[in-house]
Amino acid sequence: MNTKHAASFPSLRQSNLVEQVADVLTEAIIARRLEPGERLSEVQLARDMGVSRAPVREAARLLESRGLLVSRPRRGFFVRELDSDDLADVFDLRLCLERHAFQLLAARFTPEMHDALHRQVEIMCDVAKEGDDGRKIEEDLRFHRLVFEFAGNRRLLKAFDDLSHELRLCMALIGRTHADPDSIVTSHWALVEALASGEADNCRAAVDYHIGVARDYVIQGIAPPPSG
Amino acid sequence: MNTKHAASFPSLRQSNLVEQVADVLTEAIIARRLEPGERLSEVQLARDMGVSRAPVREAARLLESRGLLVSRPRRGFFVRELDSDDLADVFDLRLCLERHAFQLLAARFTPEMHDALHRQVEIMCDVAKEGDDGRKIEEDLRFHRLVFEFAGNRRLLKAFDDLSHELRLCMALIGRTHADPDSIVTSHWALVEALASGEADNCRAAVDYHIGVARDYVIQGIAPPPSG
DNA sequence: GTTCTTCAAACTGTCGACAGTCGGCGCTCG
DNA sequence: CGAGCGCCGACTGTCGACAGTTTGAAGAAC
Repeated sequence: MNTKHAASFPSLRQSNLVEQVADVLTEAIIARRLEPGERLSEVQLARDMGVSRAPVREAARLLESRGLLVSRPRRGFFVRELDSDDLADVFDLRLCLERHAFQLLAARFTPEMHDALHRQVEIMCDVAKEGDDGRKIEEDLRFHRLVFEFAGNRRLLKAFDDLSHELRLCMALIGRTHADPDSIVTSHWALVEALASGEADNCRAAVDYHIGVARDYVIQGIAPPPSG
Repeated sequence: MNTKHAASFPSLRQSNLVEQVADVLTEAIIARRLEPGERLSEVQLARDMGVSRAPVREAARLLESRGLLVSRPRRGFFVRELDSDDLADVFDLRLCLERHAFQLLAARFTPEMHDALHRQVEIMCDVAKEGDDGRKIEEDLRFHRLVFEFAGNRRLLKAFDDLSHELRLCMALIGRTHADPDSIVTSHWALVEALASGEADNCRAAVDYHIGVARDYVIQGIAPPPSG
């Protein structure tokens, strides 16, 4: 992308500039209007967004900690590039975290949690019918985030939140995405059922299958099996 | 090779103020010269360190992402407070990550890795004899970091690095620390032996025991069993 | 004596500016 | 014709300053 993306960034003029800049940058990276490996100029971004360099710098640092940017000293920030090894690593860590979250959650599952996850699956189904890929990814991540919330370990939730930004990048990276409404429902409903069974082994098997499918889907970057 | 001498010249970078400020702040927090919950004034810190507010802000943001500070909008930064629930969460996540790292590593363990871990245990033993608590903690963390390095998943390593800052805080929180040289050696040697066996079950049991002991040690904050 | 109001001090969020540094381009030299 | 050197532009790292906000307390009202 060349440097004339002034039109791409809606003008922003309220407090929380850092967060707004971070959101705009994140969206631009996910939408691939900023190409992987592309160098970001602080002054240019500041000009384009109509703010000074300070909020841009802080937002960039934030995105660096989230793994969306990498910084090289004295050279500035670059859009993170993900190779296939990175994808494998991300999904391997995700598997590690989700196994644990599901194990924790299975031991403290309540009807209220069951209802909440049920509602979320319905939302995902509705969104899938609309066909907005971005929202599909968001609602999918929201389902899994709910699991981590309910699991009860705040530090584990934070680890997932950290990883989720890279996950979002991975999912968006394959361009068009995500399965039909039916497979999304069945895929996630299986997870809820495993939780409801209270059996740790059921949960682990369901999670391994679910994450494995998502990983293969992203890594192959083609086929249209169930969702992630 | 244009990079032939790179290794010969140890980090000559004097410049990076942000990193220096971050190091000073980190050390002060770990050493509890800054009390948990204490508010940090940017201007005051900048004055005390003889720099401007910009590097202080960036360093503070860095430490926030590491979980050593928390920021409240328009109120500034506060030293992170850890309650017993936080400790439990941290060690639960650590258990999750280390289980996975050991499982990965057991499947790719080489004699070179064995030697490296062996050497590290010897270093830890020497340091333990000296009695410097800070260095004991550092070398202990270095052992576990080696395991994550060898495990081969860079994203998993990053997750451990993120967590390690809070771990350091937890360990320093209990003030005096860490067992005698003998128990440190036997405790970590058991981990290496489990890795060498190549049996995933051995590894998991060894890790569960090792991390469990460390967790109980920190949470109780008193007893002098083996190390973490 | 207690509570609400008001006010000043301090602080954060943001900005524009300056200096040192890095990468690229042309020039010189072999 | 290729390689090394030095200059130029652009950019990052850092700084001091300004404005709006929060804090804490002094003072007024009850």
